[in-house]
Amino acid sequence: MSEENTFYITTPIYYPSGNLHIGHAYSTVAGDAMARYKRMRGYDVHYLTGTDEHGEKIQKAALENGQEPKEYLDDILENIQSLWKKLKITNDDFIRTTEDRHKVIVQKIFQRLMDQGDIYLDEYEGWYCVSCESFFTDYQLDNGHCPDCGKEVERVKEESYFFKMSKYADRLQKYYEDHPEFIQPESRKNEMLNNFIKPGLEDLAVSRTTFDWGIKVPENPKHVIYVWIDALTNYITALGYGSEDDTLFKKYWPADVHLMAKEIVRFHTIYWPIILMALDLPLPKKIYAHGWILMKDGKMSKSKGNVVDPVVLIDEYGLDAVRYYLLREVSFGSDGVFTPEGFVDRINYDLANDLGNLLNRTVAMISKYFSGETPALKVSETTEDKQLEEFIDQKIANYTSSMDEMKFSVALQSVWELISRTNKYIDETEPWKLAKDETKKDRLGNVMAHLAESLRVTAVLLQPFLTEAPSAIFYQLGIEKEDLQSWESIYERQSIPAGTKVNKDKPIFPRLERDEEIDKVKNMMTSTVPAAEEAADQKPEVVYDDFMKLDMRVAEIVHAERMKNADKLLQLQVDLGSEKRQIISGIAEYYAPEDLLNKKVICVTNLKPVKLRGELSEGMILSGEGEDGQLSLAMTDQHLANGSKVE
RNA sequence: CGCGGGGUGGAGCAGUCUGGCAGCUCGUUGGGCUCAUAACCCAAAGGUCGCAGGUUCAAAUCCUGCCCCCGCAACCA
Repeated sequence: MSEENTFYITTPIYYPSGNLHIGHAYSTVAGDAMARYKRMRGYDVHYLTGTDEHGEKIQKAALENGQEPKEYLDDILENIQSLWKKLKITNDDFIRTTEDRHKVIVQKIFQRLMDQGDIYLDEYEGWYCVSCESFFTDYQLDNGHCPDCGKEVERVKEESYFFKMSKYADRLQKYYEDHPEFIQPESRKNEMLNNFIKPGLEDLAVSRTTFDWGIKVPENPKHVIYVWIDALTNYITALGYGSEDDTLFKKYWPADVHLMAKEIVRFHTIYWPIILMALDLPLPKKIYAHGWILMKDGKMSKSKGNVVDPVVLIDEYGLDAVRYYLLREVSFGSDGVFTPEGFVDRINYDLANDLGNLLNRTVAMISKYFSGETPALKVSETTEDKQLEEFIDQKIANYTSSMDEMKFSVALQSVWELISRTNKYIDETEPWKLAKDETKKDRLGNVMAHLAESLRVTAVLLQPFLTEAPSAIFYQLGIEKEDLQSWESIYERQSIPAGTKVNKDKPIFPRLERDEEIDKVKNMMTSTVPAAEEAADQKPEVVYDDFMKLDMRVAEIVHAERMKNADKLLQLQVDLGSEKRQIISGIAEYYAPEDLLNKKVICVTNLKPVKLRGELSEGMILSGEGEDGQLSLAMTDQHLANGSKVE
């Protein structure tokens, strides 16, 4: 059982079948902010991240690169590690599922679950289509035929190990009820209950024989342990669970938070707790699912040219800007949209105008009026002082409760309320007027002291989020002693010694030229589809004979209607001159049936017919995709007769 | 009746769990200030909180029904 003041937080282990994007950075930065916050509060923190390195996709990706999986992984791992370094992630450990410390224990766990009867060997029985190399359930079949190609399917058995999920379903549901905080945000809990647990959990296939890049089942090495038991267990193997030295495990388990994006909550709130129950281990205290960083026109996708690479962003605008934006702009738990405008505006308004400028003007005044020596602070000399002091205390309290609930954007909002209140304090006290009256020198000094103090508290509160600005603020304020940068110190108002020398320096966040920078970010987003990627999208050269195998003809659409239960499909009858045919086409989102009547389109007529949603499609209509993702049919002039050959 | 998320001043969002003056950032308009990065501060305009019922002394918030948008799933020959 974990000790009182420990805090164990994890990110998912990422799947390195390609480079990571801003979504991964988001999870990991959020975890980092929490880890830093808890450390600041005096917790003994263990922050874990890592990579999930087995599976068919990795094997294939390596093969395509002409590499061994391990070789391939080492290359990608370097990128990932350097991204975390770049983001100044303070993880205490990094686990790779290909490490011995993990593999050995996973096998042990698997064996134990088998020994105690939770895992059993059985045959997965299903319908198999040889030409599609796919399995189907009864439900998926189309009148006893393959739903993809329409051919006969065979009854095939494949050996697999299964985990008895159903055995633990009741206990799991009870656990949810007894621990209402277990799944955050709560809407996810209902989703899990309604969709998976209440309808009944099916036993989970936990091994595969179709690929071999993975951890072998100890007794039966033709089976590879599938992702569930391999990946999820990283949270305990990284702590040395089941190994000779399990002191970390004893110290930190159960985890305080497993942090992740919303698409993998299911595995963490159903499979993982059940595995733990079977191992007779305590469950993590909280599963926190955050939302996605989306792009203006939906999900990130390279073809849309809306991918934003965190590295490029950091190189251009600095780490603090990126970390701040990620955790401030989006309400943690909901999806958020990345926009170049939002990004640039956040930097300007919050970081440059409010915070950076406050520091700059404060240091400038202390330099000008007191030769750079911060005067002593007298508590509550005037109403303004008292209000500011109280405001600081209040914002510290708001910040604390928000952070404890991982409401990062709300916590940051509290900090900015303090910054804003401090800017207002300058207006209220009008130091430039005090400076003109020598008899008010003392009063002016106290105002300066309050400004410095407010900034000092701000810097402390920002430490979990920003990696450079807090130390820059301390430096400019001349605060060197660590105990003036600590959490405890922010409750004390007279901590900056009189005469502390400020260091006037450049603005910590220079203001950006809005339009110019917005364009720059936009360009970054489109230019991240490099030529190599474009080329990868090109198909290999074909010879003339291959091309001539296609029979393409002009077809007139003589009838069109929407298909039932299919959002994207239109059912078309086309006239090919000599015959009429039915074609099913996925263009319902772009064309209304009535718009297509009597249009002449180009149709591939010798494509093998298939059934789509139960209807036969005998051909394919050519279309192209525009930059906006809109589909356009290739149409011809009316003077080509139906059935004319197209070459 | 496949699953889920959402609809709150011009834009983007918080607030909904636990009912109590409708809030934040940006934009707009007007004013103030000169310590500061053309920054900062104040004020004003602007909302029937998607629609319709219901519960309540009181509803953005709870209940019922409906409309619309967006993901996922199914599906793009």
